[in-house]
Amino acid sequence: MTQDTDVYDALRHRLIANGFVHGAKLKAEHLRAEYGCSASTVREALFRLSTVGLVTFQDQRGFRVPERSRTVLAELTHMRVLLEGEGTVLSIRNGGVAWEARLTAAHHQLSHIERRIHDAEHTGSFEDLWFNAEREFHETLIAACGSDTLKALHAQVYGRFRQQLMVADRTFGYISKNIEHHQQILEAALSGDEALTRQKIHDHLARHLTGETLGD
Amino acid sequence: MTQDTDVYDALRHRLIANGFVHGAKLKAEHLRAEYGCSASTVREALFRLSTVGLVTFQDQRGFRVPERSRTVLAELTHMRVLLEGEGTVLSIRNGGVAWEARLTAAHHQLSHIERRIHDAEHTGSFEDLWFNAEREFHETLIAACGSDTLKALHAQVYGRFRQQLMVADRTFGYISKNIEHHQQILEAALSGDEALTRQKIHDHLARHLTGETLGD
DNA sequence: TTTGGCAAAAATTTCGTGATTTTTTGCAAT
DNA sequence: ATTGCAAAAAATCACGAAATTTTTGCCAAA
Repeated sequence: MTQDTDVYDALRHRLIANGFVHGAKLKAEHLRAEYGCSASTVREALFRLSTVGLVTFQDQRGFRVPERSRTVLAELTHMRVLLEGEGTVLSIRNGGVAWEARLTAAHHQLSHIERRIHDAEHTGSFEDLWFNAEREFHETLIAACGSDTLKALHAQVYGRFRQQLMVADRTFGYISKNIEHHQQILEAALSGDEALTRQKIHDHLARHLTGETLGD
Repeated sequence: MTQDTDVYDALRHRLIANGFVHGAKLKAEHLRAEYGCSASTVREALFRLSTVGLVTFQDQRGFRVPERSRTVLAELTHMRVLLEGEGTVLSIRNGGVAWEARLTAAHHQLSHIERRIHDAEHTGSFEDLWFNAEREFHETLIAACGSDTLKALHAQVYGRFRQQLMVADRTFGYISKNIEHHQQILEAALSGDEALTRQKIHDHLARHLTGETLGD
């Protein structure tokens, strides 16, 4: 693996995990130290990240972490509903028992973590765990859709969605709702009811379609 | 505008317009002459193009023009149907008369060119004209959807779709069908029938969903 | 106090280079 | 003729330096 790809992945992960202040300037010269490489290498990685919307680029003005915007979040949510709905329906048709098993496993893992967060006082230590489990569950939904293109597109949208999401969303309040939602999506998918599954995915994400949750 | 962005756009346009042999190696050192810049600049542009799927990248092995694949074409078509369908329906709801006028204009221009191609013997000289008019029409369909995210995603998919498309597709045989299809999409959209519009967009692209047209 | 211009400082962009890796070429042995 | 291997050629990669552009700081004029 080249140095460049390493930096790309590291930066991508950090951007998605909200490891930067929104709107902050991303100076290659400054980041080089953190990733142990030259400024050019960082610059190249940032350039690539800009093509998928994870950083903004302005000519002669360098790179920035995108600002939060309820509009953008709503648009990304809309795309998630569309892509995840379509992908899941295809998975239902093509996935077979193997997919159902995998989905059940992913849900089991996720709900376990979500329950622990729900009960715990300090949610901080579970963040990374929950982050990965939630991503895994939603990726598994579309895993058997049979289209790498759809999966890649979804990954792109999902990454930006996460980046736009506010921190409060992962901490408390919504967790009980989330547990219920994920449960219903799982049940709908296993029942094979395509319309219901689409509906449940929509319901799960619906509150982001309005932008009312922007406050941290 | 920076040099780098120029090269990016120039390469992007050429890739989408099938200006390279599929599978050909893209050597930065060789391309630098054509675009009057250094190899590093070309490399940077190629790297960015690889993140949107317009060129493939292999570690330590450089860049290539993606091979044609009926599978990929079918997947991209599927995404076009999904995104264009959704975007057009939103345009119908939000676009108003201004959008209808714009769409009518785009269609008028496109059908004019398509009729000329249909009658002409040498289609070559119209290729660029048709290329732009067709893109304009399909972009206009979703222009009033109100979501920049959807439009950007569609542009990405549309570009790769074009790249995957075979040359024969633009020359003859399908032109008469195309004229009819575009007409029906226009009429459905103007009538405000959302389901019918989705159907007509699907029908227009349906033959690419199977991959049977792969032969040049 | 505000405005405008100018110069210094900082940041960004481009390019060539050397080290590393892959690919091709040439040749001998089977 | 074919295979294997080593040497040569070519390409890729990360880097830092030079050139260009933007931003900042300062001072004079209104």
